[in-house]
Amino acid sequence: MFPVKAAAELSGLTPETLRAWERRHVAVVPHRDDKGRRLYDSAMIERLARLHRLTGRGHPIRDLAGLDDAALDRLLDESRQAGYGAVETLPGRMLDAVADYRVDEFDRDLSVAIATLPVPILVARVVMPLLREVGARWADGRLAIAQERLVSSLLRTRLLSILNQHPRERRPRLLFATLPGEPHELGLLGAALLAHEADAPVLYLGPELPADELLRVAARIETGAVALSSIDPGQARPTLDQLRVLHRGLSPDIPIWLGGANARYLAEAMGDARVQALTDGATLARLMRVRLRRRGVPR
Amino acid sequence: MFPVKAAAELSGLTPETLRAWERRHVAVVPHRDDKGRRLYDSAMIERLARLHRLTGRGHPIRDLAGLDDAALDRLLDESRQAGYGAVETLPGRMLDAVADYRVDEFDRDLSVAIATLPVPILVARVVMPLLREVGARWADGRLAIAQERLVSSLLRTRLLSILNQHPRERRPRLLFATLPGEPHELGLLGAALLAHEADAPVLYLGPELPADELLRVAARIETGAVALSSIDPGQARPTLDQLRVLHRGLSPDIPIWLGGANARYLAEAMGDARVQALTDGATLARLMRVRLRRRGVPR
Amino acid sequence: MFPVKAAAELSGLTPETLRAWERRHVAVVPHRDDKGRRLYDSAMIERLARLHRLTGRGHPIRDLAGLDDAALDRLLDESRQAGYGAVETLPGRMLDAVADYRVDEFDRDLSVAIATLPVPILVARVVMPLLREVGARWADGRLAIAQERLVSSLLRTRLLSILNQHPRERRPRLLFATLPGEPHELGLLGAALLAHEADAPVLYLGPELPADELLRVAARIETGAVALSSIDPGQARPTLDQLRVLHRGLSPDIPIWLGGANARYLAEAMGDARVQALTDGATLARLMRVRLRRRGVPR
DNA sequence: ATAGGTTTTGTCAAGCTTTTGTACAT
DNA sequence: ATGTACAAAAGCTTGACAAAACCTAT
Repeated sequence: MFPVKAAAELSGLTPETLRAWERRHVAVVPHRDDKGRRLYDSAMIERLARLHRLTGRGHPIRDLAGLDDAALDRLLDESRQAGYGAVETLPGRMLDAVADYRVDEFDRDLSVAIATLPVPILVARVVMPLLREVGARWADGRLAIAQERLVSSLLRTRLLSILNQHPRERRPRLLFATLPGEPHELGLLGAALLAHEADAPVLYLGPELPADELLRVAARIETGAVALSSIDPGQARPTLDQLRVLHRGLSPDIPIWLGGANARYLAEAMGDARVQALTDGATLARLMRVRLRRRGVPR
Repeated sequence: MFPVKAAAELSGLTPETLRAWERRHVAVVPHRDDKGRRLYDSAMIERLARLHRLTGRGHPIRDLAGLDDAALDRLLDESRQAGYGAVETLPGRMLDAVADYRVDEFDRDLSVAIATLPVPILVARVVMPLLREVGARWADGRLAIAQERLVSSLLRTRLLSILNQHPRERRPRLLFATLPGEPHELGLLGAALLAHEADAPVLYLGPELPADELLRVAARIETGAVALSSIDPGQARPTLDQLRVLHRGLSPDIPIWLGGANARYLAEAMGDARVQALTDGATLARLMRVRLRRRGVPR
Repeated sequence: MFPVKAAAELSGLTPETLRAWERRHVAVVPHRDDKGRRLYDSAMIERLARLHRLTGRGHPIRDLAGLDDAALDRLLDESRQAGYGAVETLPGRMLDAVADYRVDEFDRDLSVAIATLPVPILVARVVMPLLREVGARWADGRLAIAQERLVSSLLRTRLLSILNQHPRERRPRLLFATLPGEPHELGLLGAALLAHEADAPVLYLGPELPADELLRVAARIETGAVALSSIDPGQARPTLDQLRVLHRGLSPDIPIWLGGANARYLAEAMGDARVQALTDGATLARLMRVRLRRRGVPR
């Protein structure tokens, strides 16, 4: 037996709603204790939860109140069939949601996309268009900085949760990071996702990690390659310095992969075959195949 | 024996509340030391923690105070089943969540189940019911394609992390895969889990692997058996061709196990005792016992 | 053999306390050197450490002093098993996992904790201790920057996914952010979690948001309060400037709540009752109760 | 949704005792 | 290092109060 408050929490409604539904529609009539307080049993709670779901989908309570539990179940089954919108319209819809600070909606669409789409499609058709569109809307003032931050933060969160799903790994890992001065990490995340999808063991270290810290990690765990991203053109020179530190300290059989707008410049400045620029997803895929075949376990 | 302060911390309450409950409702009456100070034993602490959980869920202390420990446990169980928790209701709840595209909820429930339940229970009470129900709902159209994908994708990532926990293995492995044209892998995953649970060394290769690729893997690592799943009736013929390739190339002492709706048809068409149809979990278990006894080393 | 000072440091106590315990309760009686100075052996240090932990958990030293080492161990065990005692070891275990880059293990423990513990307990006994311990280990070099980043990132991901669960809201929201120059957001996240738990509608905007951007957000959606966090002592002055901008631009009926190490200083410097320092979770809870009652619409 | 009325509940204070950590003087 | 001193902390009981959780009725 549950008092109103407990019943409300379990069914996701409020005590006020419970009383109102009882009085107006006789939807669920609880027992009473000796002091007149409502007491709900588990069957009633089940019924309330169902009613909650159905009202949430747009059915008015007045229509539902008269139905018995079997009829409610039938109704739930029917409304389960509703489909889901096309992928193409997704980024637009998601940004509209953010414009009104409807964070939960954005997040829901994103989780669904992550779960349903193969990673390459996800990156190409949702994540990248989203980033482009954010840039465009930000440039013409339709999107505030706060909103841009929200988008990055949500993207980051969700995409990272994919990367962190990998089980314990004994194979040498690919380290992903940006060097100090480069805060933009979404491109890096995209690359890490592609690597993860190709079944490479990824350790994602995030933005602005000093070169010596990277070396400490590489010394501590077996490392297959180090992948860096550099976009900000103003940071190309200091990044180069850090890159040299990394290059000097890193065991010579570990390649360094560079992505982002500065990649080509940095790779040429370093002038060592060990340091390669990744201009697109295909290059990354090719590099990884070599890596994984050489040292990895056959998939 | 614990003084008030310790008791309060352990149960998540405050000393004041403890004293008030004792004074007003005789909820928990501690022993006293010679100077009149309260002393709680561990049973009392347990009781306090239970009371804390239940008051947190909306039950007034006045109603709880009179109940004995068993009654409190019953109430906790009830409230767990009504809204949240109970293993039996989990698959149903999780599918409802998917039906509403509440991906997070599904994923959270799954992670918790994986982390808290022993693998056999997890497989028998959560994963398998889930797969059965997905199949049923999908077959009669209650589950949209997008939703079926959702479930597959989420299950896949989480369950694979269980399968990949057997890292270094010297015993011959059981390879799990589907042949090209057969994208449905959930049944296969279930079988792989059962094998894993029976302590067989599993190598899960995933869906749509060409026969010659399978042969390459089998040539590369010691293989105990190859388990395939085929469900789509339209793919039975091309699958048969691939199966013949596999059968021809595979060392004759490695059996081929077939699961899914097409299993019986394919096994008969092959007409070789080495190729067997697994019609249910029990058959798989039996086959594996034979396998493991014959070649395996007990862990 | 260790002199008092060393013994005190190793056991986390002070020399005065050691002497007091010896004099008053004969808790630990050290050997003496030829000059009469105290000398503790390792068994004594062990015992002192145990005593320290137990007094920290609410046991008075007077009761502990008489017990032998085995009895102390039993008591420690008991308190680890009773109630929420077990969670206390969790943060340590989780950080050990990170030290070996066992990311998945950290993440799994965290998910389980999130799913099984009441939010206040989760924040007070897991999240906050984790942050403290990260700080401590980072300070003495046991934790590399890369590892500190990993912890933040994982915590952030999981905790944000709780915050984003709320459904559509019509009530004025509480905005959570840090001002530019303050990258640490985990304390802020903890506060946001507590607010969310108290059923307040939270909009989490993340770190380093300029004051004018915050004003744009506050102008766009109905805002119940603005919660900021400032920790870095070097940033107290520039933060104050930003805070003034915010204070000037914000509608006068919207309070500003400050958390973190600089909170008190900033609140005093502003000298307006509208700007309040939140020194702990309890203050936050109280402020929110007032807020929600005055302007909020019950769900 | 709000208003008005009742009961329950967590918390705080006052007044008192005991214990404990630290500070000071020897 | 020892012994004394003292203020803060923690314990107990009784009493009180404001918030919360209920209810009904408008």
